[in-house]
Amino acid sequence: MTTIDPSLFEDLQARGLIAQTTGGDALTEYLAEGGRTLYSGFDPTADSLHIGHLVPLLALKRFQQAGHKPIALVGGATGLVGDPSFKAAERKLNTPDIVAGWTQKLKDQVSRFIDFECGDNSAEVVNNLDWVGQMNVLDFLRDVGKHFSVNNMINKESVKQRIDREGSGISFTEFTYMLLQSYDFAELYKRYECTLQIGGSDQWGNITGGIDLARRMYGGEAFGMTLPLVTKSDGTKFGKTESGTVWLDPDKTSPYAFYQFWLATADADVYKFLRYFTFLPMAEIVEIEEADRAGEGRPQAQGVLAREMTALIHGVEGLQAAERITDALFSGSLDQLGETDLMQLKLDGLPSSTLSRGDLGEKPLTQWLVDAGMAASGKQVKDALGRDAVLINGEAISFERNLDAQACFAEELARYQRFYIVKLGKKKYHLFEVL
RNA sequence: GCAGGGGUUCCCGAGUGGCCAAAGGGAUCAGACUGUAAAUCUGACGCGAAAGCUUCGGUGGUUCGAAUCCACCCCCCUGCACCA
Repeated sequence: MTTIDPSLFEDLQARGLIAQTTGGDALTEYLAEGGRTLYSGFDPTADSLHIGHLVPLLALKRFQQAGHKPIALVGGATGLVGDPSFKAAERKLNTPDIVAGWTQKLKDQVSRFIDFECGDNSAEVVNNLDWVGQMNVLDFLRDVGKHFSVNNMINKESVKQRIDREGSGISFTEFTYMLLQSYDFAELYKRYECTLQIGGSDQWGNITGGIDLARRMYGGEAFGMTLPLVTKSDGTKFGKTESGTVWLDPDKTSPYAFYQFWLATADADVYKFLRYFTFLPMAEIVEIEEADRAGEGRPQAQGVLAREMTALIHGVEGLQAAERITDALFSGSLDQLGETDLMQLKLDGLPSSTLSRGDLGEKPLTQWLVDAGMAASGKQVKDALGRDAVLINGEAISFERNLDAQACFAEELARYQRFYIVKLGKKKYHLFEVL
């Protein structure tokens, strides 16, 4: 028997991780009484999860640590349809084979966060295509559709803007999404006695739909709980950087970039993020917060957050790699880097490219940097050049030298005859190896 | 199918024959200030180092000149019709 941690709910509450629940106190008691089975769904809308998915994913882990059995559902079926909840416009459908590929990737990713070998409350990963894919239309309409009232569905807040707003609309396909997700819950209730679904607060409508359906189809009592949508104090979208979404896949977002993302968290958000994302005990987080408030200068919270998150997602090795690069680049000791250090930085995920010395004359510096992905356009590089914001191995490059890339990457400037660390702006680094 | 309204640069959204690479806002990037924060200020923001080149759903026209006018086509929205 696994032991149940009765303080789970309290902890979640203290972390601000509970947006809404059904059942009120009944749910708290229900969870405290014994090991329960819960699930959260992840639709394959890309080939990787991103940090926006972390809150529900880590919540599954929190429940598991407290003794409950988590099920991660990957939406091989729902991903084919598209969730309209709070989306401004209809989405493009992806082909079944693409979605199938993504489903597999997400399954692998999700699996790394929950424990599959811990006895009674071992995790499960399921794919809703396994049951939805078999179903025929008439069964669906008769067994599932009959339990839903269109009148209620169109009144859901999550689809309201699609219904009300001039210039938008919703297809029957997306409108039906809620039925599929509800059916998932009912099915998991039947198969695993899964009685709790968690998800982002945008999922409230879909979750309550599932609770109702489980009751109507099987007479079961089920619960729902939503987690807050992560917002930033400045109103911009969480999880995006200049280079795009922050993915969990290290091939899409390197551990270094991942680490840097968390390190750049605004003061106004950092303590909230420590609560939301890390497994540090609440007491410790409060301590950090108080220490920062009392101390002068730069707070320590961002560093803690970055280390915790990078270790959690990319393991200790990923964290070490990220820290190696960060130390090398930001502690002002570029000169101290040896040849092997430079090569290691490349392996660690510092963005890098290899150029051929003979080709350098072909393009101006701006173009080389754009090609390397350091800037979106030559204009941006030009702007930086004019402000002495482009450094090659520590030396500022003036605008006039732009045309002569040969001279910018002169041999006598090279480290170990071939390495150049180019810095654009305050934070963007790129390692060029010129052979 | 018919009628009406739309499709503008990342997003929102002005522009209805030249002064338009296209207002304004947001986002983003860079600089100053800082702590690899925030706020604020400054600059950039279709592509190009530049000369210049390419854009306003698509194609073809009218015109010295089109995002703006015309024709056809594609797509979206609303209503009506069809389904009855």
